[in-house]
Amino acid sequence: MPRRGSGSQRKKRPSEDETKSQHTEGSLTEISKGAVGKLLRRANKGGTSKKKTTVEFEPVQNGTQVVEPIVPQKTSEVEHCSRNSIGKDSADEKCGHVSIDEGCIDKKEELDDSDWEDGTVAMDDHPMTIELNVTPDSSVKKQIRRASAEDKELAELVHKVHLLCLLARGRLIDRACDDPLIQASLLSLLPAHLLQLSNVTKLTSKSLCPLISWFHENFHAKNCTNGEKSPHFALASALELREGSPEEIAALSVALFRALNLTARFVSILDVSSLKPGQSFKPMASGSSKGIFGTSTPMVSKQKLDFKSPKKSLSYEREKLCESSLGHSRKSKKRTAPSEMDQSKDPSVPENLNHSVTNSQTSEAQDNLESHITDKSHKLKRKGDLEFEMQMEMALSVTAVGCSKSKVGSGENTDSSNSSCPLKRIKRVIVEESSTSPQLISTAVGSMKVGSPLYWAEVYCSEENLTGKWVHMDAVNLIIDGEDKVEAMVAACKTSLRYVVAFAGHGAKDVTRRYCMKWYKIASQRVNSTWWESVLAPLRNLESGATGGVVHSRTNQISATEANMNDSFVPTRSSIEDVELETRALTEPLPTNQQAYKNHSLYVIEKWLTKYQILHPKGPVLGFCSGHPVYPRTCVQTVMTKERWLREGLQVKPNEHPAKELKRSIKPQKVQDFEADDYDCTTDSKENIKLYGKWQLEPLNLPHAVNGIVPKNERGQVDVWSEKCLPPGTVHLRFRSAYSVAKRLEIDSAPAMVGFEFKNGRAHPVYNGIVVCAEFKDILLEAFAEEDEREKAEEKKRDETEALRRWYQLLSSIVTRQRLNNRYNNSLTPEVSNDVHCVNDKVSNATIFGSSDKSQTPRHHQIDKCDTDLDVSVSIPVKDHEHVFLKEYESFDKETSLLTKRCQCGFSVQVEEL
DNA sequence: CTGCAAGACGATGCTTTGAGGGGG
DNA sequence: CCCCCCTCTTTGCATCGTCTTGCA
Repeated sequence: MPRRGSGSQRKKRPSEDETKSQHTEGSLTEISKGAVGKLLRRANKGGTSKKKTTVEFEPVQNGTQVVEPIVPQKTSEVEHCSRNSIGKDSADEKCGHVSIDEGCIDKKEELDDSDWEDGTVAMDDHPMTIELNVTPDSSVKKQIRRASAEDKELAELVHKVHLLCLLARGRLIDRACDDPLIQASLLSLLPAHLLQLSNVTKLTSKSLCPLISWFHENFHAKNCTNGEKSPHFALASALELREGSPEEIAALSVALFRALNLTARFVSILDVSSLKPGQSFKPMASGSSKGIFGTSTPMVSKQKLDFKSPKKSLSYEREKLCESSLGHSRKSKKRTAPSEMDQSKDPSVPENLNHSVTNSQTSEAQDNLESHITDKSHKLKRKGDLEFEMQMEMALSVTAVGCSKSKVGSGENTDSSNSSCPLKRIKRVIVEESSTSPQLISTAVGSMKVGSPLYWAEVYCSEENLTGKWVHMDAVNLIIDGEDKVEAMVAACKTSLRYVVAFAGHGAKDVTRRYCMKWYKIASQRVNSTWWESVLAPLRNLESGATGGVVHSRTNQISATEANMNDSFVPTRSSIEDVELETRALTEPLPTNQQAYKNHSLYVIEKWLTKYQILHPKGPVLGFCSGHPVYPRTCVQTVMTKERWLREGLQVKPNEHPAKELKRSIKPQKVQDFEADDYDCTTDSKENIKLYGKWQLEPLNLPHAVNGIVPKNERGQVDVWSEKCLPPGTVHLRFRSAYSVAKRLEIDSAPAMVGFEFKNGRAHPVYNGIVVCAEFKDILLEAFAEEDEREKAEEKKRDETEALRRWYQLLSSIVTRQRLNNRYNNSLTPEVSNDVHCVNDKVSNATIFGSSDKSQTPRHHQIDKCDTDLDVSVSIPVKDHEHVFLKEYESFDKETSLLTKRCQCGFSVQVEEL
């Protein structure tokens, strides 16, 4: 019986393949395309198995399905993506279901196994007809593909990069808000009575009401940006047109506040891609903002990323926008077509979409879209999928309409999308801007929520809250001091606010706490706080510097009193806010559902404690949740076994009872010989794991080493997890062969176990050196040094002997050869000599002059020489004579360092001393 | 329809202390 | 006979996170 996991493990393969293909792509462009493609696919796949199967499986009503060969697509990157993943997946799916008959669901495991082996069938050139008799339900139950570690890593990387991008964008917008020209223009538009606000010393949020109202009446948020350009231009044109994206409008409000010498920040929700893999990225701004291709999702389209190039003319940019949007809609259609968008089960969607989009440019995309949608109109789908699909469709259509420059169309879209709000409160707020003209598309996106508030301003009101306070000012939605409403509005748009960042003075500060009442809900969706704080640290300084007092280089305009006041707040404004945010963090209301306590940073209920956790002290009770007492998280203590604490250099105090006991449920295999009741007894009494808390501990008090004997554990060793674990009076010596040295000197020692290595399904202790009593340390080190020296000397000697042996061998062969030549082939001698030259041509440390009875001239043989110590008498046999080099015939030339050894027969060997 | 609780299940991480045979 | 080295083999449970299901 195969394990359940085996099937799902197989399912990992496509992602592995994708990754490989990405890694093997050379260029950065390809990699980034791959990453974006992957992200989109991830978004399209969605989180669940059901979705995946329903996405890619194509049931046909009559039970017969023609599987077309997958044709390479025209766009290269699309081809890259779709062939690698979607195409493959779908091929896989098709094959996987080929032979599933009704009622044969049990066989699916086996079929899974054949999935991948047969996966290439659909790639075949020949179309094939496959008889299918499948109920859609049968495909719904399998293929849970969990996110792997790699997926998680990727998602986190994308999340981080996205955060950085959005931070950077926020800073750009903030900088644009400082533009003197824009500020001056805004002031020039302002009615005279509102201008007096700049002289108000005691600012309250109420005093700003008329200003906000005026601004809201005169500046309207619309669905599209004013083309792709730098924030400065965007703001300028929004100012000119008196309308712009919510981002631009919010930024203009900030600029206006700053123009009036108010301390203001541009605040933005950073709507980043999910930190967790497998969750489709649903930008919040799809309603009143810019749709899915808006700037809140800069990763969607790479062309969109060019929006900051200020040099391009507006018309060119418009043109480009069209192209890119259209191109993108094609692309995204192709990428998403086989998956997310295909699963529409609502036939009204394509119709509506078709009606609403009349632009000829988009006809191709629409056709394809329609065909895809109608093809697969019978699948089960979750609500979230449907919504995402609608968002996508609306984004497509909006983009297309934007391209056609048909302002009517885009206006209608804006209004219609704004008109549908689930929350009545929000509806009331927004009802003025939405002209409530339900167009065709509005029914398609009827369930769409209104765009979430993404951008607003914060103004520092010195007269609020005794100490002064940052006040939320949403000019787009005409909400003043509505920080508690933001969360609900965002929640109504199906997204949580994870990062709210305030920008000022080219810096930024995370003010999420001000707007988030249910931190526990977003905590897990935020990036590792250490990383985030390190990113924000420099920006925070800039921000606090700017909002502290010396604001926006207009101090000369500030009246003396105000300047003084500002100055007095310089060091404290930021810290007061910090305290405020911190207070919010520590006074979060108790959640009402139990699960919220699972990883809550402040509160805990006993139910969610882990095996090694305990409440100590058990109180105070802060409240109750479904009958469970709620305790502060600070009461949670970690408990561990004695052995574990030992590693920390701590031991349990005497007479302490275990704070917690766990029943051991594992491996009674060794005691199987015991009788059953015996065995039960042992489990009851001995097998419990006894755990102790920190308060039951004292510093480790190991037995002292006495009389040179190392205290050892029951295994005759010392566990050296750290220096703290060493018995007093002992040292840990790590040098090589320490054990043998100690043994030789008969010094008591114990192997030092430093950890475990898990190998072959078993834990193996890892040893490193020995533990000995401290008094032997020096002796041992000395002995080791001696030993080491001796070993080295021995080694040297070994080498020398070996060298000699080789020398002897070499010389013997030379001489033998020489003799043979002399005897049988006198004429060839020079060549032979040359031969020898060649063979030994490397280093000329030694020269041998061989002169035997028949040879007239001495021959030079250059040979390798490893050693100089040739004072042992080397005997080289020549003919009937064995050379004997006697000491008395040696001569040594100090200048050339040549030692010449001679035999009585006249043969000589010259050796160079090194 | 929504939210909650409980359960199911995959992924992951922690667990953690040979034995026998052959050759020198 | 002793000692050293090599080679077997590749856990399994607890926890976490996520998803499903059922209920209010």
